[in-house]
Amino acid sequence: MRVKAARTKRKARRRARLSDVAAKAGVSAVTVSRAIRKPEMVSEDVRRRIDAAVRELGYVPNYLASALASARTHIIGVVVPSLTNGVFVDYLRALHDFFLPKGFQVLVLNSRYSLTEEERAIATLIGHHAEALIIAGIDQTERSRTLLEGANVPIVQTMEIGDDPIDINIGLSQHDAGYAATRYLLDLGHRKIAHIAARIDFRAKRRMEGYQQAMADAGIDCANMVEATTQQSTVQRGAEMFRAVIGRLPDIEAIFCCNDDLALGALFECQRRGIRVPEDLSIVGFNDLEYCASAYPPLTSVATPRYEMARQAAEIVFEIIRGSGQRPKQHRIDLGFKIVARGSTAERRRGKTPRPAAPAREARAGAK
Amino acid sequence: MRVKAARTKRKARRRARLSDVAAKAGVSAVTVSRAIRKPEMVSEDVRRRIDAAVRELGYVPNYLASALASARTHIIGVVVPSLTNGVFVDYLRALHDFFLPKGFQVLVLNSRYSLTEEERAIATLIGHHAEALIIAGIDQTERSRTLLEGANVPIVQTMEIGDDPIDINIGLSQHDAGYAATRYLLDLGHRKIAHIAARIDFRAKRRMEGYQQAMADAGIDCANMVEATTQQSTVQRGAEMFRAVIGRLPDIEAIFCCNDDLALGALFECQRRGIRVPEDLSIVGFNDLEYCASAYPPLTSVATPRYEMARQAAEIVFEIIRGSGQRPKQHRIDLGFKIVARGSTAERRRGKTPRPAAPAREARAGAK
DNA sequence: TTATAGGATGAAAGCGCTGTCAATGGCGGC
DNA sequence: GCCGCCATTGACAGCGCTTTCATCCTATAA
Repeated sequence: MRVKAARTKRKARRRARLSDVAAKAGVSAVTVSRAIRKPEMVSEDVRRRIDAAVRELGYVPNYLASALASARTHIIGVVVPSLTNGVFVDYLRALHDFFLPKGFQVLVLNSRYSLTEEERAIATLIGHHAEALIIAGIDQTERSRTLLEGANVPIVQTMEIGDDPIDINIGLSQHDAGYAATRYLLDLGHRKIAHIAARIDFRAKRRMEGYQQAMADAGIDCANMVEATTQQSTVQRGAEMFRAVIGRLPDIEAIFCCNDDLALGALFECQRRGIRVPEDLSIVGFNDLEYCASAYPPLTSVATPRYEMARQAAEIVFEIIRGSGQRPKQHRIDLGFKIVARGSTAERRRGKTPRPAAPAREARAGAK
Repeated sequence: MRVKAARTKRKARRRARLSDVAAKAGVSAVTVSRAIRKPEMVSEDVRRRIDAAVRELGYVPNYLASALASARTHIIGVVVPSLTNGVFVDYLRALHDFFLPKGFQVLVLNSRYSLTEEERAIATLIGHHAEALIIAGIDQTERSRTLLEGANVPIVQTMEIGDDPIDINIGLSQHDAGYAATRYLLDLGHRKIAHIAARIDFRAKRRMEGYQQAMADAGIDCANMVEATTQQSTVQRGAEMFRAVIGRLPDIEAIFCCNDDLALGALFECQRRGIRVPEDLSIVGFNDLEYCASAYPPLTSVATPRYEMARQAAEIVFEIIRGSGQRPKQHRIDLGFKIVARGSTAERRRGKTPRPAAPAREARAGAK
């Protein structure tokens, strides 16, 4: 009996709303609304009474009603293919750093590398009336594009630059980055350069194409030097794939990994097998995640401007939303990349003695 | 001129709404609403016409209006302190895996290990009328607790179990896990066991207290064996902190790291300095992230049931929301933890020859 | 044929808030 | 002493959808 009564009571306890606060403070609902949003428009005395009532009732504004009435959601919609991937950590951090202090919520949806889920995520965000959409990648389905074009809010495609942006596009050429990483190994004198790639998405694929192009340009047939899988990319998988490669091609001199996790797995596997890095084998990762610099030996990788990319996207979007600026003239921004040479790569041993790693070098792709 | 016209047009193009679709399909708005939500209630013919109109107009339902009118948001609010931390990857995956197929959106907010930001996140989620809140940790501010209690939706606190849950609590004893990890090293014969901890939050602190307790119980004074910082936890920091420890205490025999990233950093630093793991030093991490098994040597760690924890939280919450079940009798579920012994730990060397690693062992804390 | 059930559709009333405009009252200036 | 201005406050409509209840129509039974 008591339980039932308690539950009934619980159920009955309706959430306080604006009019409840107004009644308690002895003012009208509009005044409460103003006191909350623009306190300076309300007299000292009334404000105090309203504050007290709010606290007493535990009032939390109904965001839905507010957004519906004002046609402002203060939501920035973000779609990323993964939360696991260290890449998006910096990316999301930049967005949060920028938007939260400005009173915007960043609504992040994970498409898990699936175009269907991406479509769903986009529809969800549009349904929530996000004031801008920031999306990783340039490869959306037709339906996604249609939705985005009809959304009537600024859209930014990031991570990669393409020829046919929906609205604004800011990123880098994944193909060129893959090419440059491979070229870097070729320049060190290596010829037998393997490539491993997991979670083959569009970007990874284009990095791989860059690799293939570089190899072809160097006159090397790399057909059987590539190991790829659509499975999730993990350190463990890096080790596995490296085992597969080394089993097939015991004499490879270098390996370009599609991302740092794979590179780390490959490095561990080398340690396990007594393969010396970089003396016996050079390893290059991709993204330059935090741990690359700390590994032993430190991993050479391709640094991508993840934070900066998201920050610029945020800035552009914010200007448009604020309505102050016109849409930027430049709808396509190439932020380039940088090869960070570290101890995991070295020149090909020609004599007996290992050579030190090559000095740091940069490759920066300019905007078109 | 053309530009201006285009912009005006763009601005003027209002988003299609229910009544637009209705007009185009020659039915009433209610019918369209039904056709979208419960297609079986609408005749074949009408449904087809509506579908066509929806597609033609690129109609996306206004989620805000829908949620306001129906008092159902289909949002599950989630607060985690970090997206960087590998721990929450599995945790969030479990929540997505469970809720997305059921038509719920998982709204994740990051409190960045700040109680103030957590408060804000909670208020935001309540304002969005999330139908349930799942929060990492049991250490909320007074205001947060008040807000949560007033929200009138199921609340789950996770990751750690405490004595005074707000509603439902599902996790493990961080203190006991820290104790067990240390005890494990003690049982291997080690006495000089250091502890490093970064990003000292409540849970890390309680793991540390477990360590201190275990050391005290073993009659060892560990006052100067602890290295802690509130800075972010990274692999790099693990290396740094390990340097600090080894500089101060060159003769330590083992180290218990507050998480796997630090352990990995410590491992790399050992490799760099030629300290053999586990012959010269045993290393224990915490969480058993994916890469632990692949490292060289593989890292001993404390496995925490992150996925399972979130899954159970989701299940309980879902039952309550659906209204089918009563609230569960058991509001406090202890899922325990497991020590996963791997190659990075070994018995203390008593003679000259290193001994192999200890066999795997488990410690499972039962629910109270 | 008429009564009746049930499926399909529509009309009206909000959900809780904000934008807009009107009303009120106190104050200084002429 | 009267006017007009500004600072406060309130009334009302409506954001786009769903819920509820009423209506209409067809098919079936009596």
